[in-house]
Amino acid sequence: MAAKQTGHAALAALLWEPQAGPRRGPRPTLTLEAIARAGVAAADADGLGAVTMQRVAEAVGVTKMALYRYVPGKDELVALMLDVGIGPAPHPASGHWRADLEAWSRALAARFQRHPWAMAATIGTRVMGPNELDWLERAVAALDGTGLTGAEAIDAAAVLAGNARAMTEQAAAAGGAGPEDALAAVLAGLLRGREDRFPAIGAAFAETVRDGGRDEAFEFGLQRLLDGIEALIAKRRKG
Amino acid sequence: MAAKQTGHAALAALLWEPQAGPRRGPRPTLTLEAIARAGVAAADADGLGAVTMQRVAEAVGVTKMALYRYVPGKDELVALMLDVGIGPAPHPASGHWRADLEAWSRALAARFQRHPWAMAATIGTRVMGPNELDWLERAVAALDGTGLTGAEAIDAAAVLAGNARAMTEQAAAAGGAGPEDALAAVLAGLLRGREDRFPAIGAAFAETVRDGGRDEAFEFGLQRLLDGIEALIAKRRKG
DNA sequence: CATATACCGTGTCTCACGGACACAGTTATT
DNA sequence: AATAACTGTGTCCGTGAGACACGGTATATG
Repeated sequence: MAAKQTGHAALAALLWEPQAGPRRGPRPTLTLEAIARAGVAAADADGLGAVTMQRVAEAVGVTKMALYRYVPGKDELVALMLDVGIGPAPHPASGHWRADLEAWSRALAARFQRHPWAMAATIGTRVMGPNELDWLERAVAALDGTGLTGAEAIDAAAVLAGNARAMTEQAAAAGGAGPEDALAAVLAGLLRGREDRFPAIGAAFAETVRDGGRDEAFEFGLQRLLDGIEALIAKRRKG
Repeated sequence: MAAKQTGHAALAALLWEPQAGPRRGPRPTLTLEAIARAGVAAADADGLGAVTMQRVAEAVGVTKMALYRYVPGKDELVALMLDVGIGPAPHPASGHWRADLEAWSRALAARFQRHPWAMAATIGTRVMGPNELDWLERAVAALDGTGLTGAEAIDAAAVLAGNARAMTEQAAAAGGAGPEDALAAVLAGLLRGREDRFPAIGAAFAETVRDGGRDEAFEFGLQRLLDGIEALIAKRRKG
């Protein structure tokens, strides 16, 4: 299942074809969206590992094998879930590229935070769905007229998206009053007694804890990236 | 297996405890490192999905169940593989923070490129291993004396690492003359006939293809981030 | 030196999950 | 009315993770 080479085209058709015309047999009782939504609900509740064909099938009220009439396999189901879960991009268009990209990035981070499993699902070679491509379109459009090349605009969008994904993931692990606090405690305990081996981290950690450590890694990366993009735009405009 | 809440402490002990003292029974025939290396080899060859207890056991010459004498479960094995595969960080220390971080980031990206499965393995709540913490230490140390706070230094390291991870992944998917080219073809085919819906991407893509599209997303993100960090350092120094 | 105690590797079993396949029922086409 | 295509279902199999009890082995204790 993990290595299903055949099917990029099939997956693309699944994600992009709206619906085939009138067919002969009995009319389907389900829709792709209903199936995907059931999967999203299961993943939101209990993680991506809890998304099983059986469970999704029960959620929509059919047998496990009935799902295979709609979806070639589980990988494709997850791809569908991703596009449905991430949803369409907001269309702010304030007019200024920086404000637009900032809002775009925060909105994307919020989506990832709402669907933590999406980070695990966006790994590896993938076919982009309509919504995902919509997000990319908005970011590239925001950079229109700034003097960046097309490749640079796409790179910028990819980097900003990567930041939102990676840093939100880290935030999800650090924040929340769940058993994740135990993780931070484990790390702190690990550091204790090893300050000689990791002096810089030890000092930084001590300082952070003193200041009331929260994780602003996403915001930090966002601002640094925007500053860097701004510098590039300025350089391009000068010549 | 995916949801094993118990064991952060056990995993930490596994990753960090060097070796217990002399024990009573027969001496173990294997070492943790040998097991981890076998796993790394399997993952490098056929992907993370091909890493099965059975296969790793065969590679080291024991039965599947013998591995459980060394490792609590597969998740822990993968965590071990990650730390072994990523290896220790280089210690360049050129003296200038920017050069150091640049080399650091490129080295990390190279490691990820060498072990593509590591990107999938670094997802979710994790306990850092010695090598992983070593990488963090080097990055934070490079920012010593720049005027950044400890929290900012840690954030910077996390963001740079996130960029290396996410962008290298994308590069691995786009490059190479494998069936991934088919993916790009699918995307291009998708875009064709939808330029009205995704005008910005269409224009950017056309321009990129004309210029001979390569993926420099990692380098782009790296330079933008370093520029942004440099701007922050300059601001801090001014007051 | 003898014995108990802990530990090592193995074989067998169970369970969960993804997926193949054949079958019966349903509906649009001819 | 007959046919062809499509839908949902039940049954089956392969694979992989992990539980558990067993026999063998090396160290600590008397």
